[in-house]
Amino acid sequence: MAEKGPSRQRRGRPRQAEVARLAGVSQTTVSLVLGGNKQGIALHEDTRARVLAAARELGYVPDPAARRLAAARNNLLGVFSFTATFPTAVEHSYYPILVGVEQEAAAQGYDLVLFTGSSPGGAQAGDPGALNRVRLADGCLFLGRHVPDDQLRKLVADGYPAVHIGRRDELEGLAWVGADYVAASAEVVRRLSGLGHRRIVLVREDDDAPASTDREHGFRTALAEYAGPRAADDPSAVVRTTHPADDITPGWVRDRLAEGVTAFVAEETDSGAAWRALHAAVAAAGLDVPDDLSLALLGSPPADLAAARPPTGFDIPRAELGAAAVRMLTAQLSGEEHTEPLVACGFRAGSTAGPPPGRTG
Amino acid sequence: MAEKGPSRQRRGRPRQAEVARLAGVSQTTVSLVLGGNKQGIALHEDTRARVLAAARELGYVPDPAARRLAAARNNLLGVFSFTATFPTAVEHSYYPILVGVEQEAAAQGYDLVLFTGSSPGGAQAGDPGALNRVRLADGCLFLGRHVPDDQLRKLVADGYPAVHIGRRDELEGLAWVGADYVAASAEVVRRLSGLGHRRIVLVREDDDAPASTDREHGFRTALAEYAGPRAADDPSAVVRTTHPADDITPGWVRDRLAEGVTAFVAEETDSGAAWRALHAAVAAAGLDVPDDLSLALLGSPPADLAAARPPTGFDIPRAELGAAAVRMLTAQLSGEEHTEPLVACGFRAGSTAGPPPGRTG
DNA sequence: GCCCGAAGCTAATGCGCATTAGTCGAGGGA
DNA sequence: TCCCTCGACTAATGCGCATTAGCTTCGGGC
Repeated sequence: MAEKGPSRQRRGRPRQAEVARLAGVSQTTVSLVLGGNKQGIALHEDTRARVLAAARELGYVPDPAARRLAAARNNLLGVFSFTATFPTAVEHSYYPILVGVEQEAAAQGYDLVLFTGSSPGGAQAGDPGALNRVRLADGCLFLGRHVPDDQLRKLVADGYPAVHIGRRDELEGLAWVGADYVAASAEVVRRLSGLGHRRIVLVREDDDAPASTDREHGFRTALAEYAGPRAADDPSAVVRTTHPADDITPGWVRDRLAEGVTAFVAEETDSGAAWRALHAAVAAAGLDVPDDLSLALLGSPPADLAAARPPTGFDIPRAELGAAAVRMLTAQLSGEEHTEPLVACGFRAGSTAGPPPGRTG
Repeated sequence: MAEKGPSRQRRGRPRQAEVARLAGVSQTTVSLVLGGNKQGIALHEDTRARVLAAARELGYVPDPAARRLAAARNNLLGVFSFTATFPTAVEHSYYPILVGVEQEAAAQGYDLVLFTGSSPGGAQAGDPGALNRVRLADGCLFLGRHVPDDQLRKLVADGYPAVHIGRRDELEGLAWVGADYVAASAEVVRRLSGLGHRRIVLVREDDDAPASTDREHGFRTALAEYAGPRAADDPSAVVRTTHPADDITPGWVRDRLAEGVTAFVAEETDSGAAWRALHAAVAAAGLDVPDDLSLALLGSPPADLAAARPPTGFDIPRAELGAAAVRMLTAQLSGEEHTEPLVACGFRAGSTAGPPPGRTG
């Protein structure tokens, strides 16, 4: 049998024991010197110097595996996104979040482990143990709305440090960070109202994700402020559209204008369907924005429309969201519990909103 | 003294010992069962099943640090980029490469650890030991030209499996994979030449990175094929520009045209500066592409110009590059050494090149 | 002269796992 | 009956490091 088995790496990398031998001290002393002697044990300066010299001479570098084993934590944070592969496109909305995650993790001295639905171990989407692999890390961030509840619940129940990116109230005990869509959406409506708009319609997708309901909530809240509680309950103030949004036609837009609507607000979704449809319908109807009507987008435009005129609306601080998630996770790791879960979105003036045309009563 | 053992246990993360207790066997047996029992020790099928069940119930996942310490491998591949892997500036993104890495790693049963080198304000920016963290993984991929040589050299000297993405000849013994810029650039020139162009200028950055010199090499090689070796040495065939490329002005372009140049080739760089400048100068000069002159890009256009007409040139198969890097790394891990380091780039016809205008010879 | 405490070390232990030597009982052959 | 093998496990050990509980000296204080 080859005595060293699979380790082809081992070739002469010195251990503390060898440094110790060269310096004429014990391994403990080497560890003490190189580890900064945080426990304040008395060490003679000469000894320190000898150890340092020996370490340098041998080119000693600590083995991170051993270090982490002894420290009982491996300084790894997991990032789990339940998409088939890791979000491929740079334009994908997860990407900017990862930017923030990476920066904050680096700043805190953690490395990242990436998990996806397609991670190894045969852990495909259906596998009831797919989420367990994240336990390899000290804690994990979860992205996306389709993370399986039961598995996540078990992790949380076991006391595994986890943070979900995106509001996730229904899962008891799961920490999360999310953008403050309620406040941001309300703010957009207030601005429109400030410009003189009195009838505003929200175009949202037919999906009851928190991101959608929060926006509607904020929308209706602000509506109530200037038009009273009745307006907030008005069913016609909100339109649910399907994907693709075939129902948003030029005719539909014109009908709404005829009813006195002067502004449309769309929610941002992964596909950008609502905004895209609204945009197309308005253009096809030959209407001018913002002269004939105002538009606002509750979020950022899809990448392919980014070059067009910037929509009035708000920006989701995705990088900041990622950073906040990391902070919350590391707070959990060090015992502290609660950090602020909501991240504010900045209002974006844009140029798709203006005063309503004339007095159309 | 605060009990630390139990407090850690409570924080999730079951050990083999706990699985053993639940299954009513020894830790050794658990290790045997979960490790695939490569030593062929007799194990009763019932025992095996009980252990597996217990492990699943507890959500056991092996600790990579311990695994690596004991067995010298843990099925983790590192990815180290000395700039952020997810950069804020999207135009110079390693992301597509990472996608290929991710997929191939998953296919081979490895998890990925992202070692973030320096980050703005990062804890360990400039730390001379920053690279040692990668030793936690079985092997590591390196991205970017700014990986500190000395540290990398030490890793390689220790026999640590490493693969650099991007040509890296000067560091003896370091394996690498890279795009075949030489062949791809030559091909582009051949196409232009086939269209009738006889005088072509390469606009490159003033940076002697392999990616730049390879392109120039390919460019000159192809030049020699149709215009003889003298042309290949012609200093005026290649222009080095600075960043920003202030020297590429409309006037400069017109002067070149007056000299008989009919096509310009730009190299792709992180910033896309050369291409951007060329584009802008041609537009400002009121020249039409490809009627008045042809343009080609040795690579892909920056993201913000992606929506414009596709440039004639070649595509760097970034995902494939990542996959190839993983293959080379795992080959190293299993003892085989050499895999093909060069990945071919596909020619992209685009629409910025056409026949030269008239006979201006 | 004896005890005490500080200075300056080192032996021993354990982190979680893989691996190597056993151990133990149930047959089987002689 | 005794020994030996074989099947099915377990005790013990070590990976490289950090940490903790000891050891020695040596110099005062009384």
